[in-house]
Amino acid sequence: MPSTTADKKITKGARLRAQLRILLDDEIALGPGKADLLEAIRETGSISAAGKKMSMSYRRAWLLVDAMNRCFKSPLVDTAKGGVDGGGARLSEHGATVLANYRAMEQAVARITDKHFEAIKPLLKKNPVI
Amino acid sequence: MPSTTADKKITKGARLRAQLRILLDDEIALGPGKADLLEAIRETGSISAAGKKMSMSYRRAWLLVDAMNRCFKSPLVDTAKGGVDGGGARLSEHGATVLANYRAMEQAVARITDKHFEAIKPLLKKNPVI
DNA sequence: TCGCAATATATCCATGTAAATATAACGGCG
DNA sequence: CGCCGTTATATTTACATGGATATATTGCGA
Repeated sequence: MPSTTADKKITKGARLRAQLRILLDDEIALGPGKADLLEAIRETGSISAAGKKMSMSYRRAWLLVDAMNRCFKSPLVDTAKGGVDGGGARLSEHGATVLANYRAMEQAVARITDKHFEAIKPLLKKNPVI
Repeated sequence: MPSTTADKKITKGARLRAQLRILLDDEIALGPGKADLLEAIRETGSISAAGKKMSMSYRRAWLLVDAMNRCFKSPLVDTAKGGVDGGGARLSEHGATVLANYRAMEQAVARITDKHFEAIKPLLKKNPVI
């Protein structure tokens, strides 16, 4: 998929990004990308479709799921292979709980940072960056 | 500096990491590493010494300073070349203000996430990870 | 029993990031 | 002037991350 404008992340203006990661030893148990993937799995019903939706390779999507499942007490994603439709993946009850907690924390953080960022934003350059 | 135990970031147990980044267009104006670098510059009086202290290359430290200075209304770091001691770098008044705001925001976020993490931690596996 | 679609897993390879290295330029002072 | 240590900048090299690719496995239904 070629494109004239580099399709990286052409976002403009001043903004704040808060990233929350839950770590277990040296492994990222849950972070922004994994949380989005959990939602995509809930919506699509499979790791491969969720990966496509997020335009990542199946390999990568599977590795993320594997890491999550290994880090938490019980799997966040239940998988099945074979069967009429080849199998699939579902967000487990435990996974839904973890995801909800993570999203709630994100929102609480956003409320705080939004206020603080109002004070910082005027210190940034307005127009020309590069 | 060889080492038997890979000197990556051997931290253990369950914990939460909150990273706050101030973005201007596609550039990171300020983030965790840049904030630490600002403090190291304040303490050491030079980019090169600050880089050493944080065990990063001078090139990398300089690039970070350059990005910060380009993103904010006025430079966070004032530099001087030449002179008796070759020059140096100082945290500007504007830089001190920005850094203080960033640290305050970090602390406010930490207070929030600490509470939320107490609810999430028991959902994680305790002992065996790998 | 075969085919399908998805999980599960290994191997190879491209690419971007940062380190390593090199070199100017600068400006006080002895 | 010539020496320092630092800023400033370009160029090359090493490496880790993830993509591409391939293959085995599973289980239901036609």
